[in-house]
Amino acid sequence: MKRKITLKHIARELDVSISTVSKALKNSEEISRDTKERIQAFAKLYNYKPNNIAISLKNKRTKNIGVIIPNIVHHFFTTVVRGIEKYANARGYNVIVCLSNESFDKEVINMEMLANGSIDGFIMSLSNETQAKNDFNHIKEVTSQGIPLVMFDRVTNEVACDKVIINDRDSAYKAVKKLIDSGRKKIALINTENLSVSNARTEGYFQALQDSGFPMNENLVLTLPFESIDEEAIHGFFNSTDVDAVLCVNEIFAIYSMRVVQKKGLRIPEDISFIGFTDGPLSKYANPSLSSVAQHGENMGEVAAQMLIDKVENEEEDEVYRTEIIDSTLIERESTVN
Amino acid sequence: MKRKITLKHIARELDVSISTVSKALKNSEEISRDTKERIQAFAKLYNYKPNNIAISLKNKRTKNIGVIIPNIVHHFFTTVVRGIEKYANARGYNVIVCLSNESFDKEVINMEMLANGSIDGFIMSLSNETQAKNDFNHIKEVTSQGIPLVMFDRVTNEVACDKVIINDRDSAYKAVKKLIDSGRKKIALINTENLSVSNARTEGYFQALQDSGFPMNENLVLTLPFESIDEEAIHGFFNSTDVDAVLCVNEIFAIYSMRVVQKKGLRIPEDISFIGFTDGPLSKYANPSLSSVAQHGENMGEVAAQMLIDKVENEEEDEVYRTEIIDSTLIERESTVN
DNA sequence: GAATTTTACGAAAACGGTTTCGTGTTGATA
DNA sequence: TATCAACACGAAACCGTTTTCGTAAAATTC
Repeated sequence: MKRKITLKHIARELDVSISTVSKALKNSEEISRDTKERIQAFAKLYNYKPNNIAISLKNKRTKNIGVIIPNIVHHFFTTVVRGIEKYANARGYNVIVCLSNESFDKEVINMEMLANGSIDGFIMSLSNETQAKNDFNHIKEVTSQGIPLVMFDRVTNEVACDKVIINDRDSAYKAVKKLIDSGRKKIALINTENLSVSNARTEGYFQALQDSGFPMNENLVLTLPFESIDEEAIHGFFNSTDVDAVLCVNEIFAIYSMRVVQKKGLRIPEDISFIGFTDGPLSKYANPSLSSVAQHGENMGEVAAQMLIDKVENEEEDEVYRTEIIDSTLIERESTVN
Repeated sequence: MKRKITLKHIARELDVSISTVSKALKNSEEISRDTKERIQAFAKLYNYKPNNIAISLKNKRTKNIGVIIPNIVHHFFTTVVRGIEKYANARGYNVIVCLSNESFDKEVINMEMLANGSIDGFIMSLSNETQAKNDFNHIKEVTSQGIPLVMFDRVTNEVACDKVIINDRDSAYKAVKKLIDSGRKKIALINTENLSVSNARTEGYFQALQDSGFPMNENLVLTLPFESIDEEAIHGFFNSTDVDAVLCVNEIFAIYSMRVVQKKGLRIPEDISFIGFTDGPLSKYANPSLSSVAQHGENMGEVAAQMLIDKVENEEEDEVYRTEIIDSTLIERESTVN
């Protein structure tokens, strides 16, 4: 087993000082041609690579960015991670991924763990529990230490930092408008509790109805527990409510609802049409395929990474925070058009 | 902005030496009760947390593990990452995720980047390109430096290290047997090139046919390019080949094929039945739902993480490498039974 | 040939911890 | 009262780099 070689080894071997080796490998003008060549040849031969940890300690820069997401088995979040990774790597950064698993406690633990020198900055999306609890002290703690932070998708106004979101309110508004324009009259919403994005989408839904002179009917809204499927509730809803279009705040609710109404004998989209959020594989491969609001997660990740790294590498800490809004796109498929 | 406090700050403030502070915070017997209490109280007040980087440098242990996967927008790989993360976190490790994006070069770059001190060990699954190229020098380089490595799912015999896999050959064998037992006569296979797992599944497929006295018909096998859908090829295949069951080496091929045959007017499973690999959301929510070989990725991740951390923390480097085989399960759904 | 500049390198501090070893002070023992 | 162990703490080395500064020797200038 060949152990990693260090500057010290090279110095001893070639009978020069450590500083000379360091400078020679950086091609410093201070060192003579001869010596540089000797040292560089030796280093190459033994495949010398500087130790990242030592460099991090010296520079107080790790070239790592911490990413904390609620769930990794989730299409949207993975697309964001991919975007982050892509951009970060191109700028020489590694990505440390931590999962909160929608848990407040784990979010706290992960942040504290990483905040002690492991990373240069954070990119995160809030856990469901954190949003429900409305407690952001762990995050404020981090920002108050001067560690740059970018929040995406699930964000909060309580924390002053850069943010990247889609305009959920507007996206829902446009989706509902689309349904109205295509002649739908009884448009339902299936949403979920305690999630900033779901709330914004709900607002957009109501606003669109109101602007088109539709009555605001609370009975047309089904609120389900967080990302789990309450089959009874869905069956009950469609049995008791007369509906000709449905907007769902995620894919799963939409896919499942489509199956329920299909089993009732309704035709999609003739009798009832569906639009979901998060344009993932389910939407694309569903039968019928599901029209969906694409959130362009990869783009979101790239933008977030860029904002973060720019902050990290920018010495002067201007206390101006930006919120970038990523355009969403309504992808129309068989569930709304034939 | 409150900067991070260090031992030096505490020492200066309390007029003791750095060593005393260090020992006091570790509750060393060497330090008097009084002094310990003073120091601990002060440290708590200012929320002192040791700097991970400094500790890593001193201990030559980072408590990070590097995970390299070909793609993160991929259900199976995310379940594995979740398992790794879960186990690693419980043992105090962070997970650094790097994506090869199925590219040999990026795999090399990522490994070299992490190998210079950033991590204590690797968990990886080979990129498609690496498997096609059959070049594993970057991996051998890492292991020869004594960095522990665990490979999962897409592995190779060329590298001596711990491995975690499912028995792909056997899983395919059992799936085909199941189809035969249910009376299917013309069983097709849709597979892909240059992928260790696909090859193993193909072997299992042929073995099962052979063991049941079925003819080996190459025309029943459709080989598609790597994880992209060649629509023409699929249409052509089902138009020219008479088939009553299909085994696919992934979900996407199966879902797409189901739509093709449905459009031809065939009923699933009455006229033709399907079994896929990788039991992801598509299988569950497809219409009809798809029977699939579950690979239990999360479990795989946990096992891989355990093997790795055990190696990392075990000083004496025994050159014995194990290969753990994770059981797969055939999940039966509407595409095979009614 | 003396003074000055350039060249080429080394010593040492610094990053933030841990740990070994040495030592002054105290109290107990003979 | 001299001896010794226990106690409580500090100095310093070390992990692997980078970087500033100092300085002999060589080269240049006048």
